[in-house]
This record gives sequence, structure tokens and C-alpha cells, in this order.
Amino acid sequence: MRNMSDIIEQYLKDMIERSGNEVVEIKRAHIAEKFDCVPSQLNYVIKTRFTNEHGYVVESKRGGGGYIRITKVETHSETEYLLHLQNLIGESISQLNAEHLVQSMYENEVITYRESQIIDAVMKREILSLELPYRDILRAKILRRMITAILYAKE
Amino acid sequence: MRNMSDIIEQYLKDMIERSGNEVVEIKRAHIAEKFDCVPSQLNYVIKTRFTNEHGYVVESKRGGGGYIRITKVETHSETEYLLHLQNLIGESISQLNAEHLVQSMYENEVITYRESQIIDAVMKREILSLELPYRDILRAKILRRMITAILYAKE
DNA sequence: TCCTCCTTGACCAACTTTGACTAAAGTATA
DNA sequence: TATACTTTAGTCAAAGTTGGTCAAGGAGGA
Repeated sequence: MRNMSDIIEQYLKDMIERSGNEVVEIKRAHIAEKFDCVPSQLNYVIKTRFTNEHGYVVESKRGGGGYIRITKVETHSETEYLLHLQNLIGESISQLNAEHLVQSMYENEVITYRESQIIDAVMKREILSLELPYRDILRAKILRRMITAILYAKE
Repeated sequence: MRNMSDIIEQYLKDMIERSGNEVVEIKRAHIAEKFDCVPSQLNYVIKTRFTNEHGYVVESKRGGGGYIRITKVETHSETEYLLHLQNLIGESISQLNAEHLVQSMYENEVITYRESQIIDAVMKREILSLELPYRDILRAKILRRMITAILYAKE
């Protein structure tokens, strides 16, 4: 018995998968009606579950014929995908965004579950134990370096 | 008549067993009501009887649709070894010693090559970028936490 | 008695739902 | 065109729903 946001998240991900893992285009009000919730709940779902760090790109348009389009980031080229993530990290990253990003790597089968657990462990603010903003900067440095290790780990 | 905590402990363990010795997901308030106790008693039971050392992993989520999930993990043969290493690390460790230790885990087939590369990446002094002795302390904290992740990674 | 473990509740933190208000884009009309 | 109206989506903060922490006090045994 999950909550509405989880259900909508799953519904959208199913749609994306059925579309051949590419893209889904919805009408906000239509989905809201289908699940009997307020339209802005869709914005909440998107903001918390379909961010860049999660590996999605969201576009939208208002007015007549408006839409929300969610595109899953291409991961055909693993190298390109990882470089993209490193770019996303930049000089600083929050724990939450880092975790989203790690989850994305796992879901895209770029890392194993165990690897995701190992990486997540280091992302915790209580482990990095520095004051902001230095903590987020250190986290970014570590995460970028770990991704580099993944990129070049050839046995 | 035993105490409430023991009863709840048994109840949860029975649930886990009935699930095929795997996992149980509960709502804190619901169990509290069932046993007519305050919700925080569940936290006490979990903290004293379902720890990692006991062989359980506990996850939870707050807010609507919140839950507490308890998963039983089988203790590997290398558990002793990893606990020993954590002991060895202590409060502080140099880059060199850390690398030796990671190498040892790899040679003992407790981690994969890729995992060793990922862990090594974070051990570098230029990544941790703090002054001594804080750098060695941070490294120890990170390494110990990563080993914990390996110890209790489900799946 | 003393010590350890258990129970309880006040306070806190995280996550979700809701709706009023806002902004943008399309459409009709003067 | 310019303007007004309609149709969408976006933002934000308040309220609601869970679980977490901590410390004080209680119960029971050595």
C-alpha cells in the first residue's frame, strides 16, 4: 500500500519502458485526473524522481496543446554516459543528488548493487564530516574520481 | 510473561521466517497499536535486536507511505576477516597502509578488481585533500564505512 | 542497593499532499 | 496586429503523515 507519488512514478516508468526506453509525453491534468490527485502532484513526482541525477531530461510546454515530456538519458555508450555524469557533478554535489546519481548508475547497470552500496557509503554527510560548503566539494571530488576508476577499470 | 520488547522481537522474527527468511516491511504506528505501546518502542526493539551485528539490515522511509523494512542477511565466511580489518584500521590510516589493505581484500577474493579500483580511488591523498592528521582520520572513517557496506550489502 | 534493560513521551526530521497564485502559450476578435 | 480570453503547466508554502532521537523514569534481578 504505497503512496500516490510512488504509484505515479511507477506508471510513468512503465510508460517509458513500453515506449522502448526512450520517451514519454503526458498531459499533466490528464494524469492528475486519472489518479485523482491535484495537477501539481505531477510536478512533485517529477522533481523528486525524474531529475537529471536520476538520468532523465524533462521538457514541457504550457498553453493549448501543452505537455510534459520525460526523456531517459541515452546509456548506449557507457563511457559517454559516465562522462556525462561527471559533468553533472561539477565542483560540488549534495548528498541527495549524489544518491540519485548512484541509483541511476545502478538502474542503468553500469555498476553492481554492491558497488552502489560502497559508493553510497562514502557519500554520507556524517562520513565526510566537513562543514559546508567544503563537504559538498569533497563529495564531488570523490564521486568524480570513483567514476573515473570505473571508466578505466580494465582487468 | 516476557516483556514487550521480547514479544515484538519474536513477532517480527516470525514474520521474517514466514516470508521465507528474507524480509519484513511494517508500519511503525501500526505495530505499536497492535501491541499497545508507543511507536518509539519499535525503534528500541530494532536498535537492540536487529542490528547489523545481529545479521539484519534495516531501512526506513518517513512521510506518507512510510515504512520500516527489516532484511535478514546471511553472514558470509569472510565476515570475521572484514571485522578484523576494520579493527586494524582504527582511527587513522595512511594511504600506503590503506592500499595494502585493499590489495589484501582483493587477493583474498573478498572484493572484485573493480571494487578495489573504486576504493583505492578514494584513498588518494590528493582526493581527500585535507591536512594531516585529519586526512588520515578521514581516510580511516571512509574505509571502515566502505567495509561495513560490503559486510552488509544484501542481494 | 545497584545495575541493566525496558518503557514512555516530548520534540524533531523527512516525505507527501493540497491548493492558491503565477506564468506561459495558443486562440479568437476587434 | 493588438488585445482579451482560454488553456495549460510551474511555484511555493501550509498542512498532513510518517518514522527517529533522546533522556527521564520504571522494573527486575544480582
